[in-house]
Amino acid sequence: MKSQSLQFKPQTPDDSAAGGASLKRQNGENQAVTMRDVAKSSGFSPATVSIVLNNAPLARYIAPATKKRIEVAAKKLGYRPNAMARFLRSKRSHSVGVMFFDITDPFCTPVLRGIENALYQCSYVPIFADAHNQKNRFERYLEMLLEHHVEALIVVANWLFVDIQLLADLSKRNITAATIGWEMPGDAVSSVMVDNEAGGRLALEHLHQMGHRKIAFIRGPKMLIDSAPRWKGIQKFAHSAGMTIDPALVLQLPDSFDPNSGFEGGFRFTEELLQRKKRFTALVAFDDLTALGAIRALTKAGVNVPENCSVVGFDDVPLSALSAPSLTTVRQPLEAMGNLAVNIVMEGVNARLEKRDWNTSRHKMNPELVIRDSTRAVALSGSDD
Amino acid sequence: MKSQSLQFKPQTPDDSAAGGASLKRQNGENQAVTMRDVAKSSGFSPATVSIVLNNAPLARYIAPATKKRIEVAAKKLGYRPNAMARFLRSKRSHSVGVMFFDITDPFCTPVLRGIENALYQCSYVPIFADAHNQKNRFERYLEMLLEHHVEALIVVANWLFVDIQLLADLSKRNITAATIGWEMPGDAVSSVMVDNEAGGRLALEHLHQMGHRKIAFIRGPKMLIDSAPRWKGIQKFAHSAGMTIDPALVLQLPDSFDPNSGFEGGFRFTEELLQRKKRFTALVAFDDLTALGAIRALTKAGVNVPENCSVVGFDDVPLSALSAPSLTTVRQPLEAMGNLAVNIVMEGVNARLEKRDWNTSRHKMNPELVIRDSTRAVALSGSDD
DNA sequence: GTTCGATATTGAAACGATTAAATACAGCGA
DNA sequence: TCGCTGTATTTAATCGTTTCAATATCGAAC
Repeated sequence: MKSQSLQFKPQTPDDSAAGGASLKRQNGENQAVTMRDVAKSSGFSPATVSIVLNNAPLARYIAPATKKRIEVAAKKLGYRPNAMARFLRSKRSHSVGVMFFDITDPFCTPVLRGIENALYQCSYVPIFADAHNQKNRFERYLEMLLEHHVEALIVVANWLFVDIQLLADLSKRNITAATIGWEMPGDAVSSVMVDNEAGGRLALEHLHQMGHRKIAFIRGPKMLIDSAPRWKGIQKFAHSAGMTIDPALVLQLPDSFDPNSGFEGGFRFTEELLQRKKRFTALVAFDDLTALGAIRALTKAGVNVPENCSVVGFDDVPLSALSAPSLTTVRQPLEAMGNLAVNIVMEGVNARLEKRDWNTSRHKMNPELVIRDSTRAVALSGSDD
Repeated sequence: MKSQSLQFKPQTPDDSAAGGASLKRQNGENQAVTMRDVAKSSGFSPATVSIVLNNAPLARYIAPATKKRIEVAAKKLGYRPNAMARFLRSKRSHSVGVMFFDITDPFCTPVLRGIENALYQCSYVPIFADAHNQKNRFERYLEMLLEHHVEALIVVANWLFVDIQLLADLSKRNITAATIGWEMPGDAVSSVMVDNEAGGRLALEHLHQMGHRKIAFIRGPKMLIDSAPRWKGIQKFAHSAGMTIDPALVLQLPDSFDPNSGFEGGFRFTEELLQRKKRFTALVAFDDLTALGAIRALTKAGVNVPENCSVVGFDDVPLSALSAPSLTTVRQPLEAMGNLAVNIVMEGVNARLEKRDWNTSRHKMNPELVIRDSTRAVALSGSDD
């Protein structure tokens, strides 16, 4: 009974001239429907189907009726082009490699969102890679991405150690690439960064406006590209405002590969600062995690934030809005940065496609001060030694 | 001069019988090196190269010397197999679709890490998709993933609305799939969940042991699959411990698509609870974000956490450890869940490959209580009315 | 001196699309 | 009638692999 109902299918309107292939399709019941099927079903050749469905240049000459019939057939069969086969011929994989240096860094999530969203608009898929801060993992992933023939590569790296190999490999295969939060030496790779110097200035300017003069600083690790310009912005503003920075109130985080070590570092270094018995009414942390660690240490020592000490972070990672107290911070437009990186590499991809010339570019986006609850005007109550 | 040095390349040890193809390669300088190149260079046929490099069954018969020569040649030329061409023949794309319902939910990052890590072990790449909680986006991505012929699909969904279409599409194309944080009706899709009921029990048990008896609850939205079992676990424990739950101290979050609305909801509903003037010494929140919102509201109202009120969350998202006070919570082994999901679908992929039978499965992982600073034994100071 | 079973290697046909070049047929002016 | 241009469609090569089936060599066994 059952086998009978399998043999005599109720409806086979199109596969009338069914050969072995068609039989197989009946058995398998899960075979993908191919362009050949659409061709057969619509009564045209695969070439015509391809031309119509891709709206290729030659589609100008295809009769409207033909187009309609093919489109209808494709829809009815549920035809989906095979991206691999298409790639093999056309060299377009419709995928982009997206490499993070450590996705557990809260900095990354909004960037990922921005990248994903922009790629989605172009019908590109992101191939996700996370280097876990390990060089060999980075290289292995690079290998895998090249095998998958991504059309472009976006590297999100706040920690560094990308070596020249990356550059060489990419230009050899001429894959357009962009970095976010990090710049390569030379001009082979585009980059998107925040204007760190402006950001440093914003942070200090804010505290200065609030009347703070005795300010502690926890600087970023030397190996982070962001550290130096942020500090420079701070120094420049201090100079222009006639402030002096007390070296006894300045500490610098050690180099480390763990992005979440910022919290731990902020905590420990703030305790260290407190032990020095030098008064300060505000603290500028290298980034938000450091700031949160600092707040933890201050609170533990009985110094309330913001009543007794203001704290400013940097980045505006998502949790900064949720912390208690919520964090005043210098915002990086992370999602927009992801977006921009996609636009950049897409421009490159299209340029190569149309054999246009195209130059890499470096972008510095404007940071923005976000004032929340961790900063307050300095207390007027005299006790300022 | 320059063109001369291009014409007479210093070293061409292998491409001796160079035809037009080889010339093109010299010009292009960026042409991918193909298997044919390796074959030519090593002096064997492409077939042999393929067999050796993939360690295919027939490799048993290949002479060790041959293997070595081919491997050396491949390495020297920097040969990388073309994943697309390979797929076209072998039907193996070495990629897995990873669909999130909203990557900005902090719940997702550790899951993503777990998935990525497990896939990396198998040399599979994840194709990342984020539905932004939108059904049509989900469907469009599904389409794209199918075009790219992912071998499996992992869906991370704490919010629901996956319809039957997913199931149909997948089984039609027989792609093995697994969900994390959500179960499909029927048995077409495997799932990995935390044991929510056990988790609810853990939370209440902890507070009970600390002496709390007047406890407020903020339940999860009805449409979340997690809500009901967590509440059931709470009720069961209350019953077994002889506690009574005061309905006036129970609120339920409204349905919403924004995962970060939990914070807002926790804040508002805690204010609502405080206005009711019913004393409570502890609060169980649906999840960590809700708990953080609750803490914010309590603190704002002058109720210190944990001195005057303990708060327990659920999930143990990364920021729970960093919040002030750090959050006592019921931990979901998120990374392990991602890992497990990969193992499940890989098992399915291999089963189909070897034409073995294979059944979908449902997993409930054990939650774990993480005690931090937001809970404390109930104050003994008499004022417990 | 065939036949056989291993061992070692290769030829050639897929896989499912794209696309340059070819074909077929109008209509039309010379 | 011929050639030309434009429209409409198809043929066939190609992309870079994988893999089935075929070939070749060589002792060993009958």
